[in-house]
Amino acid sequence: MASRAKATILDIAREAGVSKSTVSLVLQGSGLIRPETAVKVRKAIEDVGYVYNRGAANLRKAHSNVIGMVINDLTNPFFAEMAVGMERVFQSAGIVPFIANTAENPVRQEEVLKSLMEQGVAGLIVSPARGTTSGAFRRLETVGLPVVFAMRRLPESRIPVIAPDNHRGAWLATAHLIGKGHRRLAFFGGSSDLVVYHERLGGFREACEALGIAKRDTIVVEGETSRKGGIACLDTALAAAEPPTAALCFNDAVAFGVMLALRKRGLEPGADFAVVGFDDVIEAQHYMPALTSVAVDSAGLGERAAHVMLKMIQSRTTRAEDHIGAVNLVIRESCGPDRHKGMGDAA
Amino acid sequence: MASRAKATILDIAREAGVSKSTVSLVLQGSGLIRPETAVKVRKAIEDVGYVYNRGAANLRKAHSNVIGMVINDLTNPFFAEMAVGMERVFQSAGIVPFIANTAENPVRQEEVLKSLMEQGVAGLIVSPARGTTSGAFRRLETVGLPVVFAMRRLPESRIPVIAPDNHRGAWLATAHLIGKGHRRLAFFGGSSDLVVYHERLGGFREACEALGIAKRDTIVVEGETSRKGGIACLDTALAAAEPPTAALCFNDAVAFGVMLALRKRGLEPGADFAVVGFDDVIEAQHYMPALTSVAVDSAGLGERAAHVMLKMIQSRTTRAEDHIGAVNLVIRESCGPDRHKGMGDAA
DNA sequence: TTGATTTATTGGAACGTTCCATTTATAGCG
DNA sequence: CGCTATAAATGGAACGTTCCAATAAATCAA
Repeated sequence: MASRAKATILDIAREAGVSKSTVSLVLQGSGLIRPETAVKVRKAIEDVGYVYNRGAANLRKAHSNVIGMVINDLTNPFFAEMAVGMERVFQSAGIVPFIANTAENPVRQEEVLKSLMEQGVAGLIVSPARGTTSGAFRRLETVGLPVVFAMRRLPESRIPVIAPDNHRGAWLATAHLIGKGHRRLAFFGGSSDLVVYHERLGGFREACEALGIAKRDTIVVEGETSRKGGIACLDTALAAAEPPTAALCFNDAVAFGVMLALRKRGLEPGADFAVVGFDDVIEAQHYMPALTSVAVDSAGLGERAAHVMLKMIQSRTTRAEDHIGAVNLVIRESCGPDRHKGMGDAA
Repeated sequence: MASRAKATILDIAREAGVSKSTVSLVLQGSGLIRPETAVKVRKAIEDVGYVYNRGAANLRKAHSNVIGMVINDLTNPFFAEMAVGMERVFQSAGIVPFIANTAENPVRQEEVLKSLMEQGVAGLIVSPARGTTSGAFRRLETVGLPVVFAMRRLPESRIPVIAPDNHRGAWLATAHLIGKGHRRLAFFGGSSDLVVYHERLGGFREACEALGIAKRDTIVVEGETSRKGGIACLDTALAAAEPPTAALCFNDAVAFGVMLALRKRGLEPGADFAVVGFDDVIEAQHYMPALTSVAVDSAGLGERAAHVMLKMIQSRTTRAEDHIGAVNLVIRESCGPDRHKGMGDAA
C-alpha cells in the first residue's frame, strides 16, 4: 500500500490483462471499448493507485487543458473577486486554472509568465503588474499563445483587453461632485505609469471642463493606491492655499484613507468634505459613512475575460475584440445628504 | 517571426551547430560546457523563440519544481495574506507555486487536487475546504507526495499542520472580556464542521469556567463566517431573555457584522456592547471603533508552512512536525475604554 | 613520441503517453 | 460454408527532454 515507484499505464494494462492502448482508450472515455473491459480496467486503475501523467500526454496531444491567471495583487479584494469570477467560468468548462500572483513586481511577473509557458498552458489571462513593459509579452505573441489582459491595458499592445469604462466612471463621479455644489475638486491617488490612471484622470478632467470648473480649481495628487496613500494625498491637498472641498479617489482604498485622515483632523466625511471612491469593493457599503463609489463589477469582468479566453482557444486565434464593461455610480453617504446646502471650505 | 510549429531543443542544436545534448547541458547551466559554446547556444535559443517544455523534462527527471497551493477562500484577505506569505518564500527558493482556489467546495477541491497531481507537483500546501473528508487525502498519502495543511486541520489526519494557537487566542480574548467586567458572554459565528471552531470555542469555554462564568451565562450562536453571519448572530443573541453584554467572534468578518448590527440598533460598539474579533485582518485597525482582535500573523504562518514544505521535499519525507503559531491579543477600542466603569445591559 | 589524464562534446535509450495502422474476434449474409 | 463488414483490441512509433556511456580533442608526464 505504500509507494512502489509510480504506477503507469503499463502497470494497469498488466493488472487488467489488456494492452496499454486499451487502457489509454478507457482513460479518454472512448466508446470503442467493450463496457465490461472498461470496468475491468477502471478497477485496475484504482488498485494500482494510478496518477495520470499529463506531462507525458501533452507530449503527444495538441494542447493542454490548463490556463494560467496572472494577477497583479491577490491581496486586493478587487482583483481577488475578479479571479474567482474567472475561475467560475473555467470550472464549468472543465478547466482548472492556475493562479499566480505577481505582487505588482514586473520581474516576478516575467518569471511567472515563463514558468506558466513552460508548463504548457493553453492560454493566459493577465492583469499586468504596474510598470510592465510591453516587451514582456512579445515572446508570448511570437509563440502564438492566446493572451487577454484584464482590468489593465498596456500602452501599445495589440492584446485584447477586458476592462471597465474608467473614463466614463470618473466622469460620472466628477459630475456628481459638481452637482453637489463643489467648485474646487481634487483627484487623489494612483500614478501615471498605469494606463488606468490616465483614463480615470481623463474622465475627471473632461467632466470638470464640460461642467465649468477651471483647471486651476482642480488639484491632482499622485500617490500609493492604498489607505496610506489616501492619507498622504489629503494632507498634501489641504495644505494648498485654496484647498479642495471634494475628491475623486483613484480607488476605494485611497478613499478609505482619505476618510480616515479627515476624521483624524476632526472633519466629517460627507459633511465637511465629499469623497467618492472607485471600484466599489464590498467594504464600501459597510464603512461609516458608507462610501459613494463607481461600481465596476470585477467578478463580472473576470467572467467576461474567461469567456473571451475560452472562445480564443476554441477558435485557435490570438485575436479578440476588446470589451469595455459598464460602470455605475453607487451613491451612498460620503458626499453628504443632498444638494449644496452651505458647504464651507475645509480646514 | 510567427509561429512555425514550436521550436525544440533539436532546432536549437541545428541552429547552433551542436548536438542536442550540448543544448540540454547549457539549459541546465552545466559547467562542463565551454563558455563560447554556451554563448552560441544561448543566442540560438533566443533566435528560434524557444520555450522549454517542462512536461517532457519531467518525464526523465525525478521531480518537478512546481508546488501547488490549494486555498479554501481567496477572497478572504486572511487567506490571501497567507498565500502571499507562502509565495514569498517559494520565490526566494526559485520555485513558482501555483495557486488554486476551492471556494470552500470539497468537490471542487477534489478536482483541483487531482489536476495538480496530474501536473506532477512536487508538493502541496492545502488549506482544506470546509467539510473536507479525510478520504480526500488518502490518495495523496499513498503516492507519497509531501502535503502540509495550513490554518486548518482534519480530524484524524496524520498530515503535518501549521496553524495558529486558536485555543489560547480564544482564551486570551475571553479573559479580556471578563476582565472588563462582563458577566454574560457570547460566542458568535462559525460552525462545528470545522476543527478550528472547536478549538476557539474550547478556549472560550475554558476561560469562562476558569474565571467563574457559569455555562448558563454564556450563549453560543453558530453562523456564517461573514458580516452577514455576524448580523444574524447578534439578532439571535439579543432576543434571549438575558442577553449577553459582550461577544467573542469566530473571526473579524463576523465581528464587523456584529458592530454594524449594533449601530443599526442604536447601540455603540465598545460602550454598549463589547466585541472582539479573531484573525486581526488589516481592516480591523481602520474600523470605527477599531476592533480588538486576536492577531494570528497569517503571512508568517504561510511562510512557516512553505519552509516546512521545502524541508520535506528536500529530505524526501512525507512527515513533519506540526507547528502552532503564537497569537497575540491586540487591544483597540471595541471593548470600551478601560476597566468596568458601569457597563449596563444592552437592549 | 606514446600513453594517460582531463576537458568538451555527442549519440542513443528511456520516460509515459497518444494515435495510427494492423490484427484478431464476432457477426451477418447469401 | 466462405466471404465481407463491423467491433474490439493491439503493437509500435512518436512527442521533447535527460543522462549515461562513449567518443573526440586537448593537455600533460615521462
